[in-house]
Amino acid sequence: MKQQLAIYNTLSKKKEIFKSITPGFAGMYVCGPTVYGHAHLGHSRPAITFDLVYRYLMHIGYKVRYVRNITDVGHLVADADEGEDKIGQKAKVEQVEPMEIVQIYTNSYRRNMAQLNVLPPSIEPTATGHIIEQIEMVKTILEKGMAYEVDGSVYFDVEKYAQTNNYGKLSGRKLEDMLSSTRELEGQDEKRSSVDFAIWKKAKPEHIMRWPSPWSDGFPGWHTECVAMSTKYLGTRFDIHGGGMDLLFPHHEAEIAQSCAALGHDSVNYWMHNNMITINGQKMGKSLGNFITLDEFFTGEHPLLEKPYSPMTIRFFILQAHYRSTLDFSNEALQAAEKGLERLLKATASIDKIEASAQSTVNITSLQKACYDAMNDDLNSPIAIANLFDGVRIINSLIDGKEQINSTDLNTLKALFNTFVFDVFGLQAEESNSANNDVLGKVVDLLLNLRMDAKANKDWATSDKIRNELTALGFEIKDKKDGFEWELKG
RNA sequence: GGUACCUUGGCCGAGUGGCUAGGCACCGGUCUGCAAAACCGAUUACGGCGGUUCGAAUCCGCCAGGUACCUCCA
Repeated sequence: MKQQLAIYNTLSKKKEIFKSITPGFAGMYVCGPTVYGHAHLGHSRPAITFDLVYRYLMHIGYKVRYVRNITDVGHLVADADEGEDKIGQKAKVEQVEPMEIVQIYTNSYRRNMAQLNVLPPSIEPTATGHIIEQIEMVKTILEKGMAYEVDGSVYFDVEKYAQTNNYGKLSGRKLEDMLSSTRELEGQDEKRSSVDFAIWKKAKPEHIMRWPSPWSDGFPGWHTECVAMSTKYLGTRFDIHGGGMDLLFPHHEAEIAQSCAALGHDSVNYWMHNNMITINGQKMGKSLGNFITLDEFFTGEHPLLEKPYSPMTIRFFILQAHYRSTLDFSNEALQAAEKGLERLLKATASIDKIEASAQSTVNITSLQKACYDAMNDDLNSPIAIANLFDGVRIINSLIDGKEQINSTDLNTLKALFNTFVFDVFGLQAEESNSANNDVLGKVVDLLLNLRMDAKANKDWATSDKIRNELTALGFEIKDKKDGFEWELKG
């Protein structure tokens, strides 16, 4: 069943059989968030995508070290504000310490991830916690002659690097194209070439987040942190590096350049990139101002949202598309996901009601194989889910007595659903708030028993009144041959 | 302007040469006192034009529309 996993490597632009450096172990680094705002729907895509990778690798037997960083310093703001970083700017606006901003949004991010049932990574390093490592990396790159210092700032010398290395091999760009597309950028006078990037930036006097270094009091460039931290915790060669497609260039290209310059070789074997979530066909992003935060999804408090959507609905919505495809947000699509998820979870929960027969009229083995085949084909979760829905139909037919299953197949079916629904896809049943309240449950049972009596007396008015009122309160009433079932919905 | 990608039925979304994706919605049927749930069945597709092929949603060309990256970004 657990045959070979193939994953699409952005570097080679094709699917490759995954082979870890150390048999039985896998190292994975994923670019985490910059904590200067609440996480939005877009952030959930890589988190869930690589949570899926993490979970599936563990399921097929790997011991995985998963490193996902928190960027809490160093991104230059887009509009020419001359090197003040995003965290620093936000701090001044809100009149608090930069590290307070970092703490608030880091906490918020972790809370949202827990709600989405995204497993915490093995190590969650922060950029500010690894300034020394980054300074060491800058020193090494300078020693190798691939960087130069100008007035306290250090820049990576892309043109020199490109003489002996392929700068652009990940993103498919050509250096001459980049050089010819002249873009006048502010504050770039120090750079020898427009394609160079800062690996250490001298801080302006008003800049709060700053650290001493051999070159100036300043802060590290963004591209440096991921190289310093990934190689520190995963080694100078590791298996998987993930992130959003929007990070392909320049971020990941620059990572490769720095690691090749500092170490003399690539450090990543498999580059994986998730695609974007779009809203009205356009990328959902902080800089575009068209994003909806995860908290807003969970509460429904946003003009574009018709209703609240649970974390599991969001998770399932994302898993229903392949990670390398764009996924378009809409209320209709989310509500479809919500209902589909409910059907899947209900069927999963009802497997225990199935009783084994002597014979099987259903083919569970082929179902199981289809699920693994899909996942082994570059984590094709939508196909795997489609197969699970075939399983849902089988489960419901078994419960209706329209199909039969032997005990071996039944055990396989149970294991398959438990494995895929809960372990691999990380879905979980919504907590049905007060449904576990014993007293309430007994009252509902009492009412429904009264309704049974009314039905026996053909008192349809009373019977329907009880059902309709309970339905209006959010209960779902299911009539069975000899009784009833009910549940309280979200 | 440069580079890459995308365009599938009412909506979302798989699928890389022949074989039903799947979900949601809708319609018909079974079940039900009537419903709901569940099951069964039906319907609606591959942006346009041309080419390759016995055969193309799938390969090639052109056109139209859209998106992403090139600047912070998941």
